[in-house]
Amino acid sequence: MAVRDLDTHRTNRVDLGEGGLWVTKPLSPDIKKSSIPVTSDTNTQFIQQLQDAKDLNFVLSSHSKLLKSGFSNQTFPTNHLLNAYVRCQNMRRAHQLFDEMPEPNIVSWTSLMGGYIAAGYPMMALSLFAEMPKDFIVPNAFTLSTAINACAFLADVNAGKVVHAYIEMHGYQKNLVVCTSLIDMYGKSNDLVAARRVFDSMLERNLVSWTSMINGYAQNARGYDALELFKEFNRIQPEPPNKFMLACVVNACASLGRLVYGRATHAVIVKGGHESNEVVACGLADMYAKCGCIEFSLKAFRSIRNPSVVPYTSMIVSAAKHGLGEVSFDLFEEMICKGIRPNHVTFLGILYACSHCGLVDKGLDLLTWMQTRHGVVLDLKHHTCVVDMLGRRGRLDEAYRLAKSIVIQKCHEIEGALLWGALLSASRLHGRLEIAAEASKWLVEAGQQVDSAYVTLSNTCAVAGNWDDSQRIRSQMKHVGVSKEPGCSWVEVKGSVYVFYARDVSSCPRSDEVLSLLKDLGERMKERGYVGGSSGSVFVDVEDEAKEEMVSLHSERLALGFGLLSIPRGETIIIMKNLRMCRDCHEAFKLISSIVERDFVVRDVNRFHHFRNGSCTCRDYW
DNA sequence: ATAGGGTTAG
Repeated sequence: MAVRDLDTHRTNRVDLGEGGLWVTKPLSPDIKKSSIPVTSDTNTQFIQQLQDAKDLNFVLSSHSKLLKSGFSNQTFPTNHLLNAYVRCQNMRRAHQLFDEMPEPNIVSWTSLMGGYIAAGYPMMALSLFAEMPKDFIVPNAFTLSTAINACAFLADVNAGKVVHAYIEMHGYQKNLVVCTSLIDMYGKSNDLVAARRVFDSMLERNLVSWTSMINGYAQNARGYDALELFKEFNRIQPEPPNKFMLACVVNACASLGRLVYGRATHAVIVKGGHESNEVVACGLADMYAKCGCIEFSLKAFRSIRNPSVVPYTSMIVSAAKHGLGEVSFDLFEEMICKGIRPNHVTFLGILYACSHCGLVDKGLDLLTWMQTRHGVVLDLKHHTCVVDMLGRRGRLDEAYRLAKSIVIQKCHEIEGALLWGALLSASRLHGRLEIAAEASKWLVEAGQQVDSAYVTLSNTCAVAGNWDDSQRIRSQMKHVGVSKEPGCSWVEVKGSVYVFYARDVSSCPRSDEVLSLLKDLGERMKERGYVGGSSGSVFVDVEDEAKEEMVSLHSERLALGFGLLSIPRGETIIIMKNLRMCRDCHEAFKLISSIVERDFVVRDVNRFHHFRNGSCTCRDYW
């Protein structure tokens, strides 16, 4: 599955504004006549002024000056004007100017490509690149790294390989920047072998190339490789890491859920004086939250002077994950008061908060409000959140109706699988077999999450007491050759990671204690008013269960994102995913830590790279 | 004159 979010790059945007890109309109009427004539003496001055111009009005008046000066057919000054339009992100005018140039050169082409990427239209950059040979324009290193950058935004490894081949053929494979773009592109296309091959082939490297490679690992859920490379960087390179690199390293720690590494990185950040950087601090807040330390997370967030929409959104989600819905809503209100405009991710975050705090109606109100007041166009991901929100609370019919009403295109099946997957888990949670069957059918047909679709359907049958079907589905899995990775959970105690498998009896020597604690926690939850759901645990006692996903049928806990508690007989263990840190879990942690320290062997944690948003938990008092 | 790296959901 693609780790990266492509939507943020607006790859599918076709609306180019102002009547469309290809509709050329005469620009002259908009350009004010200037009384100051431009002579060849003032040409240099003209260029100097344009070099850092970001104001469109200034650029427009410069344009009219250029027209009057009679130099408008010259490539050099016109390229400066073109760049100024690009800097203003006015691609319509930039492209118009480009079209009017008698002799655009490689710089004109490259600038225009770069502008399109910055404006969110990487496809346009690639079409320009493809058109260049027709005009007998030969790409240079600047053009090639720009083209690779467009492929990176699209995560289009095939296009990237074509450009890569050109690079090799024309001897640009020694160029530092070109290589760095290649590493970035392969990393974002999830081809780490190719990325590493480029990295290893480089004769010289700088901070940017190291960062690109480290980030390649971090973005592909290979946190340990990222940290390993960071260590190597520190060993080999004399210069200290900068904020870019450290932001990537913190991200790697977050994805591993390994507090010890996160804290060590935090120390490096403080030492280097990068703590005040917003992106770094936001990464730290995210890391602490994912490592289970919401207090530190909030502290890191509060250290940001004027948080932008990204840290606010991040913190809203983190608080919600820890069950602090009120904090999420307070943060949301706070950002609105400060005049910070929520974006589409913020709305996902706030829906996520409603979903995980059981506030369905509030979530639905917000949904209407965001459409009417903020003009947000709902996309697949928002709908997935809503399906999840309704489903968790048992409003399965509404969730189902919504899911059915959404048309999922072939190219969005990965995202679509999240929607149907959410519906499937909700069906299992509430024992809605017929919906579970349809959802898993969708997933199997789309070829998405097939293994868990089977297992979840089988478990739904078990919840409904339909043991025969449950078994039948398992046999079917064997028959069609589908198997699932063993479900596991892990916890970090004093810097070591302990891994627990579902139904791995040998790994829980004190299961009686654990089970009685779980039962006790369940009781206390009920006392707090969490109703519904069977509080008993149900298992499918088949041989392969050890390889199955964790089954947890403490449904209310699941429903509230409270943390999975898992399976007895095989007598398990504790899952601390999304646990509410602030309440009873303290006690659970203590027990677990005493058990693991005395009786457990550290497992091979490297196997668990692929758990991207590790929810392993740890506190300092351990 | 034009090129490369970082944070947020599921």
